[in-house]
Amino acid sequence: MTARPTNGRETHPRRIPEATVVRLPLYQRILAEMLCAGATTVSSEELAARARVNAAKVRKDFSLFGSFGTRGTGYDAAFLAAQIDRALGSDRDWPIAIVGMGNLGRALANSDGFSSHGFRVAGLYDVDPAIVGTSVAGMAVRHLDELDAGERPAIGVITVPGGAAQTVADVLVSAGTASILNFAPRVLSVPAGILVRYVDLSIELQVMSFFMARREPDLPPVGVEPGLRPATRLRRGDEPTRATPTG
Amino acid sequence: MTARPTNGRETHPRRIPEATVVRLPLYQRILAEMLCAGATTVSSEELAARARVNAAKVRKDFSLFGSFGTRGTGYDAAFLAAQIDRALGSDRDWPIAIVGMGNLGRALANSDGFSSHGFRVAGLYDVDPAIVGTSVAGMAVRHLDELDAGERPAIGVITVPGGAAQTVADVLVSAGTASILNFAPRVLSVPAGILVRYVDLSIELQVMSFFMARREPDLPPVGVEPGLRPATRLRRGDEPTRATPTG
DNA sequence: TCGTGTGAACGATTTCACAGCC
DNA sequence: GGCTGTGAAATCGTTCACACGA
Repeated sequence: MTARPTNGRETHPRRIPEATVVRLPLYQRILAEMLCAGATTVSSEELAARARVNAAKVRKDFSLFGSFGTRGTGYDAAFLAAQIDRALGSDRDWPIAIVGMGNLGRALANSDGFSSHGFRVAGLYDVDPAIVGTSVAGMAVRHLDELDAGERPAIGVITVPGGAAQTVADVLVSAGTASILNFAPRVLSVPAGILVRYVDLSIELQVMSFFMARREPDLPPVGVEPGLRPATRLRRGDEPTRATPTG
Repeated sequence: MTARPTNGRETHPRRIPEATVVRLPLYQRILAEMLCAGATTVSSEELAARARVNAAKVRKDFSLFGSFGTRGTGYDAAFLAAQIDRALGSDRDWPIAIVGMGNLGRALANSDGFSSHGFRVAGLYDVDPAIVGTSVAGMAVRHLDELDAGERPAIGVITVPGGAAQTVADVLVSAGTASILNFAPRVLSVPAGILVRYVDLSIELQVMSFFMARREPDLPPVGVEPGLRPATRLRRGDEPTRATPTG
């Protein structure tokens, strides 16, 4: 950057690429582990090694938020972690509504990831009379109709069958939900301004079978034929591929 | 392309960008729905509208595999679907091992996505004596130690706590697994040639809170303050963002 | 000397725009 | 006339390489 009061304490209003945003939680997790282990400073090189990314990428990512580091030394681990936390909004409260109390919905309701970093499961919904009224993760499952007037969840999580996903999305949007995390195998239509992310397990598997099918151009259909697996390329094992929500 | 026997029936050996691969299962799903609804041909325009992508992107994606379409008409839906199926390896058998029979592992074992497109849950594993021997999705859970000599799963799915993920990955690799789908919040080290994809639910949520935190630059911490939600930008609701496995 | 911050090169992906075929 | 297939342009993201500060 050119002229900028680079006091290293300001969050900058600059536009942050989504690719960077997706890496921030990863850096944050690694920093937390290193802090636990007693680290006080950390270099882009070390963070890069642990995250399996390029060190220049780490530096560029952080530089988007200002100058946090000290040349010749590295980054103050605690300060850096705090900055990332703030950028990610981990210091706020983010109520979550989960719609669809099938196996996946119940698993998520009990998940750690949904009750840390400011996230809080605020409501569980379904439409099946056999499920509504039961208790999941210590919370009563309510009928989706009650979502209308109820809280205004920051994030709506959709774990219903594909055929019901759009209807659920509409309900969530009416209820004022700002972001939707969709596990159903459906592309959703939502008004501009609503953020939707997709996690589609089936797509993840199919992406993997695509690459596997290409490796062994044909045959050895399955589990026969031992022998050493040739270390083919196509993706080196060390570059963590962020799987986009299989959507 | 230039000189190429474009008979439209050959899968081409060309290199396919990962971005394209991730879209193929989506196209395939949409085509299947359209075929069910009686469609016989489909234009890139229509497919693009349903997938919420650019029509030129659809055409370019398909052109990587050859010339499937007919100018002035579009694509033969059934033929196109079959080509995609073949590219994705859906005509083969892909045995899957799921390691970690917690809530998420059990949910996945019961999931549709794991028993279609050639995928087949071939083994369920855990190390907890209270879980080993129980039955999940009609299949006995075995101890992870048995994975060693057992089948050679094409895909290993890791649904254990973060601290155990690397050990499980090592076991999967020794057992000859070619690809790993990791739900644990850990970056994995695997030999070159092993494909790893990450699904990290916590990262998905944090990406969403990042964008939400930026929208309302400060304050309204949470659920108070009704009023119409301003249709801010940051992501138009119509561009489906593939959420990379939250990893 | 070491490691950050960053312009500039590079690479990947998307989009445009249109020629060519049905 | 409509729609595919595809060069070329635009955009986005990554990596290099090195000047600068501690």
